[in-house]
Amino acid sequence: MVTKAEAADLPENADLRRADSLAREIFSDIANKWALLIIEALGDRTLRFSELRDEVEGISHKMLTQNLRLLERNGLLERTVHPVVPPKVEYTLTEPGRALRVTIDGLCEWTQRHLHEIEASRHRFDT
Amino acid sequence: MVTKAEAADLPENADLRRADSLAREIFSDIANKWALLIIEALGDRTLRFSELRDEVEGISHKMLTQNLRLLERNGLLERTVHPVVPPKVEYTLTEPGRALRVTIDGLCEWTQRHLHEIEASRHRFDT
DNA sequence: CCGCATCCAAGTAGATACTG
DNA sequence: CAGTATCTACTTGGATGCGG
Repeated sequence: MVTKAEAADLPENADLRRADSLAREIFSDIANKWALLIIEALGDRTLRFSELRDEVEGISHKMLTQNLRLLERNGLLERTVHPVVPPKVEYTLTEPGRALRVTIDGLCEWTQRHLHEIEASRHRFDT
Repeated sequence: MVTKAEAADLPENADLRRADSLAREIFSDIANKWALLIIEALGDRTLRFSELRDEVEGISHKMLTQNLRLLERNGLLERTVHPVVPPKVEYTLTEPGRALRVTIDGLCEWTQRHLHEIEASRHRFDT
């Protein structure tokens, strides 16, 4: 991830810049509350749409669909449609998805560890 | 981080639910593109406002200010105002901020590692 | 140089209703 | 049950200008 603009705009840098913009795009896709919570909720399990909606507290039908599509498009999860009535669609993390999950676990752990510290800081700031 | 609603709504769970909603709030603050990019850009360094704006490519004046305040409020970075003219304001990560940075590094690494795989998956999906 | 306020355009998310 | 579409309210973010 390149955060600083490169000085020269030589043709040789074209692929570098392309990779960077792609990285940015991916980053934007996954660095969002719902996507992360869905990945966490899924974990190692295989869940149906409605199960996922129950697991991810507060997510709307629409947001769930939208983010599931996004994650599927990026190859983080697999969508399996069972041709039965009523319809049954299951979601499970792919290998890249599970790898990502490990780093998200770290994020959650960090949050838990610093919960009180952050709360205190907020209180200080707000006065 | 609790992703599933607890069944019973007993008074004993009140503090648990409070901690959970706090975690959610913190999660929302941090799981956003600009906040993460700012933390990454800052790294171990101490940067001025204008330096940060140059480092985080594409961020607007407003977004930078907004996210810096947010991060400061949560105690992830420290803001130092030097009383000179013209004003000089420096930002540096605090201990919690540096700890968070480590996990974000993991996220960036993951992105780099799966760049091509994701690109391929996107292409498959879009057809 | 840094920050705040304002305005406005664009994107986002909820509610609802309808289909296979 | 899962997904799509539409409508609307709200939030977001960029641009700009002013002030310390």
